[in-house]
Amino acid sequence: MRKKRDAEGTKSRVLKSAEKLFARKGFNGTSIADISKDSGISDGLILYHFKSKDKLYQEVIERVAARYMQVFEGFRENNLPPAEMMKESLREVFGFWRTDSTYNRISLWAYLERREATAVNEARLTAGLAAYLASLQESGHFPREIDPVVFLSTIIGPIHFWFRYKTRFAEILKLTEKDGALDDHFLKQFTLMLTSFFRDPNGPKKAV
Amino acid sequence: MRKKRDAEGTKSRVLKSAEKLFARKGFNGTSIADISKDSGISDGLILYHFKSKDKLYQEVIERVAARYMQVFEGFRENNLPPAEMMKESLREVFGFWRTDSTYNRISLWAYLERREATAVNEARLTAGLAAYLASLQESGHFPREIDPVVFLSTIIGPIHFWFRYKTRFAEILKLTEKDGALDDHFLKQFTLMLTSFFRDPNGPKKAV
Amino acid sequence: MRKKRDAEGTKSRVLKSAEKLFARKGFNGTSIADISKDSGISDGLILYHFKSKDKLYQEVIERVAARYMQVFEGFRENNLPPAEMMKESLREVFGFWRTDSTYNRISLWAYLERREATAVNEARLTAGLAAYLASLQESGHFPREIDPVVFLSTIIGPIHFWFRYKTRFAEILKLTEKDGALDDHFLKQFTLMLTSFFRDPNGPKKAV
Amino acid sequence: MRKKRDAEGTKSRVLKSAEKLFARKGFNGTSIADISKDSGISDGLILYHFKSKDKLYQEVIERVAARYMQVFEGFRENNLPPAEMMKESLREVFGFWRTDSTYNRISLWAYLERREATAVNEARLTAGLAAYLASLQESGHFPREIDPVVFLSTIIGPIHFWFRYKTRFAEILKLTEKDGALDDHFLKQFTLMLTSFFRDPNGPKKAV
DNA sequence: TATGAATGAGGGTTCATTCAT
DNA sequence: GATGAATGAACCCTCATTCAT
Repeated sequence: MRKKRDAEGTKSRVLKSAEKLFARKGFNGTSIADISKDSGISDGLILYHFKSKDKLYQEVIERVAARYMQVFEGFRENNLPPAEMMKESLREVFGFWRTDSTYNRISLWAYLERREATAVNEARLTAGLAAYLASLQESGHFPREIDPVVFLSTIIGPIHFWFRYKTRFAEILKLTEKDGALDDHFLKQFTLMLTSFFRDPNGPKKAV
Repeated sequence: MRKKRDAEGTKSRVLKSAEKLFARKGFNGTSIADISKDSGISDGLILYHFKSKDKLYQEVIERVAARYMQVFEGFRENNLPPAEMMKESLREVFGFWRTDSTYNRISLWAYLERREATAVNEARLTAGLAAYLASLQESGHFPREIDPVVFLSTIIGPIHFWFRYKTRFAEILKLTEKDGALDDHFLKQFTLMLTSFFRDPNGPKKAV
Repeated sequence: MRKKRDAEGTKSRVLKSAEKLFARKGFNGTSIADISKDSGISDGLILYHFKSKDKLYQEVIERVAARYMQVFEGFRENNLPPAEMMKESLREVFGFWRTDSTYNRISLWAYLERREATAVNEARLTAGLAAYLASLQESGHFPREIDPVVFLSTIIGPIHFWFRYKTRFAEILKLTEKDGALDDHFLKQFTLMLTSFFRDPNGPKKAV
Repeated sequence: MRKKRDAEGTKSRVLKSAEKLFARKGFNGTSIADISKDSGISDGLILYHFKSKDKLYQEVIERVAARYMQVFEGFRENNLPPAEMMKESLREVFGFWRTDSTYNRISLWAYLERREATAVNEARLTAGLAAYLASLQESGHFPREIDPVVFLSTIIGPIHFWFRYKTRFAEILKLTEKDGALDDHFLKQFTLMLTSFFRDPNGPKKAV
C-alpha cells in the first residue's frame, strides 16, 4: 500500500496511537498489532523504527513526562507573593490534569508496571517544590511547623484523587452540574483551603 | 500429588496466590500458569473452580474490596467528638493502607482496567463520609463553607499519594529515618493539618 | 482433533520427525511448524513437551549419540587378537554409518552449529580407543612408532569421507556397481590396508 | 556515508563479510542484516548487487571452491618420483586446510545443504588423483591391489577428520603442545604411514 | 549506485481454555 | 475434584525482499 518514505511522519503516527492505547490498556494490554491497526503502520515497521515494544513504551512515557514537566517550568521565575503563586500553580497543575487525561493514566500504569521514568520525574518535581517551600519557611511566608513534603502531598494527592473518582462521586451524590462546572467548583474550594496556610509575615496571622 | 478433594482449601489457596500475583503484575501480566506454579494447584483445576481467568480476577478484586469496607464499619456507631473521630478515622485508614499494600495496587489496577468493584466501593464510602460531614455542618461542628467531598479528597488523596511516592521521596530527599518512622511522621503532621479545620461550635476559633 | 492423552506416544512421534528434519536441514533450517506438519502434533504441544526448540534439538542429538555409542559397547570385552578385533570394529562402525545415515548428518550439523554434545562424545570415544591402542603397543601388538590418535584418524576419517563423497565418486568415475556393492568393495579394501599395521609379536613381520 | 560509486569494491567487501559469516553460522544462521552490519554496506545494496541471499551464498561458495582448486593446479606438471610427490601433495593439502579454515566450514555447510559446487569440485579432484594413481599402478610404482579411490579416501579423510576433532583431542588427551606443533606432529606421522605404500618397482618391497 | 523505509510472511513461544483420564 | 495433555490464537520479533528517493 503506502510506500511513501516519511520516517518522521510514521514515527509520530505510531507514537500517537501508542500513547492512546497504552493509556487505555497499559503495556501488557496493548499489542503491537493493536497499534499497527490503529495507526495504519505495519507491525514490522513499528519495530523497525522503535527496536522493541519496550523501547516504544519508554519513548511514549518520556514524551508524556516531558509534557508534564513543561507545565512547571518558569514557576520560580515569576515574583508573585507566595499565596498568589500557590493559587497560580494550583490552577496550572489542575488545568494540566484536566486537559491531559492521558498523562494521568500513563503515569499510573507506569507506576504499577514499575517503570521508573514518570515516578522519578514526579517525585523529583515534588522534591523541588518542597525545597522551595522550605525557603519560604526561612523567610517566614510559610509556617515552619508544617513539613513541606506533607503539605505538597496535600496539594497534589487530592488532585490525583479528584480525577480518579469525580465521575463516581457525581453518580453517587447525584451531582447535576456538568463536568466542567464540577471541576471549577472543586478547584475553587480546594484553593481556598490551601491558601489559608500562607500568611503575610508582617501582617496579622490568618485563621481558617 | 495433592489429590485430596478439598474444594474450599483449593479455592482459598488459589485466591491467595492470585491476589499476590495480580497485585504485583496486574491481570495481563499474570498467567494462569503463574498462579498454578505459585499455588501448587494445576491449571485445569483453577479454571474448573473459577470458570475463567476473568472471573477469578473479579473474585479477587471483590475479596480485597470487602476487606477494605470492613475497616469502616462501626465508624458511625461511636460517639466521639468530631475532631477526635477524624483523628481516629485517619489513623485507621492510614493503618489499613500501611498494612495492606495489596489493596492499594489491586485497586489501582482495577481502576485502570475499568473494573468497577473497588472504585464504586471507594466512592460510595467517600460519599457516605461526606453525608456524615454534612450533618456535622448542620450541627455547626464543621465549617459550612467547605465542601465535604473536597475535604474528603484532601484527606484520602494525600494518603494515596504518600504510599505511592514515599520511597521515591525518601531516596530523593535522602531521608534517613526508616520506613515506619517516616510513616509516623507523615501521619502526625497530616493529622495536625486536618484537625485544624474542625472546631468546637461553642469554643474559640482554632487557628493553624 | 486428536485429544487422546498419550504423552509418551506424542513425544516419540515428535522426536522421530524432529530427527528426520534436523538431519535433513539442520537446526536453523527446520522450524517447529515443519516438525508439527510432519508429526501431526501441534506447535503448542511440541513446546509443551520439550520446553523449547533448543531443548528438543538437544534431546534429538542425545538420542542419536546414544545410538552411536552403543555400537562400541562391549568392544573391550571380547578377547579377539588385535588384528581380528580391528577388522571386527571396522565392520561394525562401517555398518553403523551405512545404516544410520541420520547420525552422520546430525553430527555434522551439530559440529557446524557448535553444539558440543556429539563432538565431545566422538572425541571421547576416539580417545578411549587410542588408549586401547597404546596398551597394544605395550604388549607389542601394534607398532610403537605410530601415534594411536593418528592411526584412529586414519580409520574413522576415511569412513566419514567415503559416506560423504561416494555418490559423487560413483558418478564421476562412472562406477556401475550398485551402492551396496560399492560399500562392500570399499570396506574390503580398506580393511586390508589397515590390518597390515597389526602384527603378531611372536610371528613374522607382516608386509603390505 | 559511503556514496562513492564503486561497484567492484562494494561487491568484494560484501563477499568478504558474507564468507566470514556464512562460514561461521551457515546460510540460515546468517541474515542479510548481519552481512550489512559487518560490511558496512546497506541491505538494499547487497541485494541490488547479488539479486538474492541465495545467489550471494552461491557466489561465496564458488569463490571459496575456486581457491581450493588452485592449490592443486600444476601438480601433474612436476616430475618428482611418486613417493616424493605424495609427500609434497600431502603437505600442500594439509597446509591449505590449516590456513584456510573457512574452506573447511563452507564446504561442510554446502554439503549438508546439498549445494553441489564444492562437493563436485572435491570429488572431481579426488577422481583426477585416482586416475593419476592408476597410471602409477600401470608403471608399477603403486601396488595394484589397492584401489586408488580407497587410498585417496585414506589420505584426505584423515585430514578432514583431524581438523574437525583436533581441539577436542587436545582437550581430552590433555595434549600440551600448542596448536601448530600438534599439526606438525600429525602431518609427520601421517606422512610416514602413507608413504609406506609406495615402493620402488625395482627395489625391495617396503614393509611398514 | 546507494540508502533505508516499508511490507508481509514466518520465526519461536506463551497462553487461556478444553477435555480425556 | 483433580490432572495435565492438547489446541489454536495471539504475542513480539526477525527477515528477505521491494521500491521511493
